[in-house]
Amino acid sequence: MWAEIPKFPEFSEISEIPKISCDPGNPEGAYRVKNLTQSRSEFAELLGRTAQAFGLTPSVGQIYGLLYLSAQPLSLDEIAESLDLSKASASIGARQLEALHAVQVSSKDSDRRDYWEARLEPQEVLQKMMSSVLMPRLTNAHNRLEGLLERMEAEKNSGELSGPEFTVCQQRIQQLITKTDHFKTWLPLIERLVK
Amino acid sequence: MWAEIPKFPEFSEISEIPKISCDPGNPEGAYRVKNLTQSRSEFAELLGRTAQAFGLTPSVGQIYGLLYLSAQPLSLDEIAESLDLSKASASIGARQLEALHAVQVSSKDSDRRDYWEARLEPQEVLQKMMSSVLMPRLTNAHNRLEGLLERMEAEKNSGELSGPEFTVCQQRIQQLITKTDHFKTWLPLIERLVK
DNA sequence: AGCTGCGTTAAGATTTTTCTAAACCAAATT
DNA sequence: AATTTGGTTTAGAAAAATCTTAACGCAGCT
Repeated sequence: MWAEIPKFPEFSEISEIPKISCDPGNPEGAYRVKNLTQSRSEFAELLGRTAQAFGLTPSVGQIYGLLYLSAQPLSLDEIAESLDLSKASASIGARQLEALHAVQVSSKDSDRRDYWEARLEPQEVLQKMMSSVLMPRLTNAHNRLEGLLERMEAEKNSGELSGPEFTVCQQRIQQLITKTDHFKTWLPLIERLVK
Repeated sequence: MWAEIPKFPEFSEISEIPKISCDPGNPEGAYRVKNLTQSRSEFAELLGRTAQAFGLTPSVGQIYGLLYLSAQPLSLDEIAESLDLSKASASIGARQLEALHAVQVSSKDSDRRDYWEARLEPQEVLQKMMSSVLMPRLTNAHNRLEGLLERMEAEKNSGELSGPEFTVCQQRIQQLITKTDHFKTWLPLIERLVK
């Protein structure tokens, strides 16, 4: 009414992938990494933000970014050093990426260290995330909605929920269940398209 | 090597939509809402978690959930009261939902209050999010990657980056740009499928 | 003009997430 | 057997996100 265009910080900058803050003595976060050229560290930072958009932690994205632009596989210590992360974070992040099929570990005979290397098909990572994250969640949502319907019926019978209100709720939840199922049907096709 | 199946809490429970914690005196978060039947508050809670998965705040999802199962439009105070939120959060959340075309405001002549009502086509919300969030981000990513390529060339020329390494980086970033563009092409189609 | 009630804004508190330091375990080496 | 080294786990620190309190501005009413 009185503000023509209400300001919502999240939406005004929505095309910006969310920022990773950095220590105050070093305002340009991108440059805090050691050992890397500026553009490489920028890339890692970009992937860090992108990872957040997918519900992963920034460090996971940074690690993938580092490996993606690395000509050779890197050890945990090299990863931690390059990105200025603790070894613990590097380890956890790398293992998560492995679970997503985004990276590969290998070991040299001469060396006890693990060496990490990016898989170069990010589409497959996306696909993996869809099938291993999105799909189970949809199933879970479906089940919870079904359960909800039952409990609502009970509430109607006990009088907590009036008849007309129950009808509204029932219809709408049913609609949601239907849509969820549709989406589950389309998902595999979308996976292929993305690829 | 030594741990057959490494445990990653995030992945073992990945089908569970992330929890919203609640105050310790009241371990079952779902029941902390006032004024609502159990199943309705559960639904709001479910949508709260879902919102988080989309990068929105829980309160935004809860508000949408509340309105979605409400037979009449609700005022800000009713929203805040029902979900046990501050009026400020209710206001901000409702406006965000409006920006996403997920809800509608209206006002009665007799009453200065705004009344909020869910739009019942959640697919359109999804579509709106894709076009207003995903698409700009893809464009943004494309631009940053292009810029990166240029700066890398500079780094090669200044000797910071060796020839072979530059080649690897260039190829891989180029591949990423191509994929990004592909995805931008497919996105409108996917939007339709989802609908 | 002064009140009142509604929605918004801004600063700061709270909660949640993410990361780190340090202890720990297993294998390889001495 | 003791030591070293690489990776993992865990408890708690640090950072980021979300929410709340309180102040504000505007409109309609008395």
